[in-house]
Amino acid sequence: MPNSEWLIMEHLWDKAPMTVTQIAKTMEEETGWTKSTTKTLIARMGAKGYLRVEEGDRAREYYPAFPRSEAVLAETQSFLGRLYNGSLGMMVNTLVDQKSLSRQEIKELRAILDKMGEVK
Amino acid sequence: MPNSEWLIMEHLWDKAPMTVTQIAKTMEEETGWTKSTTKTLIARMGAKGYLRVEEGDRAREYYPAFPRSEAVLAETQSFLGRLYNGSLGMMVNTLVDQKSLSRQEIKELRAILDKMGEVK
DNA sequence: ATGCTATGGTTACAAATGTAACCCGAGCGG
DNA sequence: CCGCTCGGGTTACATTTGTAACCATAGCAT
Repeated sequence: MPNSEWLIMEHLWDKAPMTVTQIAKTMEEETGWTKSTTKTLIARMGAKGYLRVEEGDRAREYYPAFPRSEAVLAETQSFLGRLYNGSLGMMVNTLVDQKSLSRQEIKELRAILDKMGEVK
Repeated sequence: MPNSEWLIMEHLWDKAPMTVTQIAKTMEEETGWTKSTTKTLIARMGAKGYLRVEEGDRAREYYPAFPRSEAVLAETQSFLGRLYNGSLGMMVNTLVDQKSLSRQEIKELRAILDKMGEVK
């Protein structure tokens, strides 16, 4: 999903339903896009099936057509596939080697895995 | 970096120096691209400064202008920023919640972190 | 009633990306 | 010598993405 569309999805996931005007206003503040730009993107996203629409009284209400978790998973898997041969381990390894993980982050990871372990 | 260019970089990182013909042959097998396509991409990549060129006897020899590790790190950080607010922890958490990590992979991660801990 | 604003629709246009043809010169294989 | 392949350059064209203007309608506010 292109970045511009992702930005809109984020807001929908957060506070759907939203009308065009609401989205446009938000996007204008966040990115400086004009209403036109936002409307174009919404149209494209609709065509791609990213959105569910409901005819509201005053204006249409837009909802994401799928949950964020699903989109995030797909993007993540495609990313891991492309750069790390699909392996999260390889990714973490790389980051560790590059020392681009803070001690803090490493602790965090360990905690996540430990929590995992408990549930088993 | 666009995907098509990334594919070429992967080969250069693996076995540079390579000539156009070598790259083209490899790409043709791997993706079905014609020589033209590969040459176009090489030209673009050259313009973007992705490549270092040496005038060989017979043909130019191409090298990546930066190491894979560097490119991977940049792409990874941009990806993490976009989807996970920059947090690897959040990413792993998500994958765990989605149960899209095998027991095997979790073990692997733990091992990586443990190895880390040793070195400190 | 009348203009302003929100809605929705259509069209535009540049840059990036994917994919490729065409052209020319040089050297290799016969 | 002569065609074929290789290397290198230039041009082309569709699709996707980023960004936006233009147009028409319907209701709200004065």
